[in-house]
Amino acid sequence: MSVDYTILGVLMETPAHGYSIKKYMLKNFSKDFGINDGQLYPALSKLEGRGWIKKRVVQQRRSPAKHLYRVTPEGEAAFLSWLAGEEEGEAPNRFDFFWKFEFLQRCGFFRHLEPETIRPQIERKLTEADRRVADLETLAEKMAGTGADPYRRMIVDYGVRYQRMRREWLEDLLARTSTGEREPRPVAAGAPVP
Amino acid sequence: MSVDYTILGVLMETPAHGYSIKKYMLKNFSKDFGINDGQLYPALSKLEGRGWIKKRVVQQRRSPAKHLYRVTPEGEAAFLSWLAGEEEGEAPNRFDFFWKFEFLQRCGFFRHLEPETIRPQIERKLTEADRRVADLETLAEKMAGTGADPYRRMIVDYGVRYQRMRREWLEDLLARTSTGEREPRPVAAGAPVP
DNA sequence: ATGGGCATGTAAGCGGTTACATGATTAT
DNA sequence: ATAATCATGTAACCGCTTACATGCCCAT
Repeated sequence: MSVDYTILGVLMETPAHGYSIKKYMLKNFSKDFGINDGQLYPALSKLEGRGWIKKRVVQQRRSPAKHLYRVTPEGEAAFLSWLAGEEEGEAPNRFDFFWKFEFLQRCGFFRHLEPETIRPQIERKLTEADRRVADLETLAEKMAGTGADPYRRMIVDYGVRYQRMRREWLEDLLARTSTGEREPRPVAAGAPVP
Repeated sequence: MSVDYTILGVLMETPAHGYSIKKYMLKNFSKDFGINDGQLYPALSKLEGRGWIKKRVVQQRRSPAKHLYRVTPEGEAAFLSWLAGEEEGEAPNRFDFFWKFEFLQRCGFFRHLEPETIRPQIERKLTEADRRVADLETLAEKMAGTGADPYRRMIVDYGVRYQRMRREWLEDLLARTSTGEREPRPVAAGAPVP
């Protein structure tokens, strides 16, 4: 759903074809924000089927023909309605962090493990978080330099805060695990649940 | 995948049947951490098919028969291997926040909108974040009182930090939007992308 | 009588990823 | 020679959600 609208949003700025939308995402939202081929082309067909975009095939001498899409008035209306948040359904009840960060699910059973087994795992995640913070900070600086759209800079800022938050949490978890009690792990094989 | 292992983890503590696993999740990880019926029962079949758990049907007088599962030695080995992070593949390149928080995708096109249209949206999200912070803080207090597993308390702590981080980001975004420039929105309908 | 709890499952669909399939041009 | 860029798409699969389907027991 939101991928569809993101594509529409790109097309709102200028007519484009699949491949150029992909490049646009990489350039304007940075690497790793790319769209999948397996999602991009079907999404374009779907949007066309709804009458939100229209195609024009442009033959080229030295490369395959490209399918240039532009947004129709209905498409523009749909896009603006989405953008204004009018499509928003009720927020789902399920928390959106637990099932989306596998490490948390593992963490729920860490009492089965010795601190020596847990610590290297946390350290690996910490390294990863560090790398992501650094990547996003670099990007944020670059965007500040080129005078990029402030809202898009805020997206990257969100990413920086997100990764920093994770980093700090992992450090706390590590601290607690290192200094943690060293009791024999109580893996209960109790009676069946009634 | 991780839902499967979470189920395995619950069964590691005590043999159980589908319905009781569901209740266990609600009680021990709190409401909204529940598992879907449409996911739970197929997952149990799958785990059984792999030989990681074994079923025993228990007839009852006053309620439907329940299928009591317990973990096999192979299942235990698989669980511990997952828990120790040995199954972990390479982290995906795509950032895990942008495509998972629809509001960010909309934010990327906010320059199409007037501040008056943006602000109420942000305020709605703020209210939601407030509610979630409050919910999770309540849960954290309750868990502190009942002496719950410290690792599980850390999961809730992660949630609190996550929602607080969002809250702060939304406040910054709101501040920037309120004091933002009020130029006529530049919605370019430029030349086609080459 | 109505609704909630106990207990099992299936079917359809959605959003997303990975891999496959093709093929010319251009830069190293 | 080889790899990268340009350019289009399809097929299979995975994880997850929603809705459907059944039926007995118990409390209000």
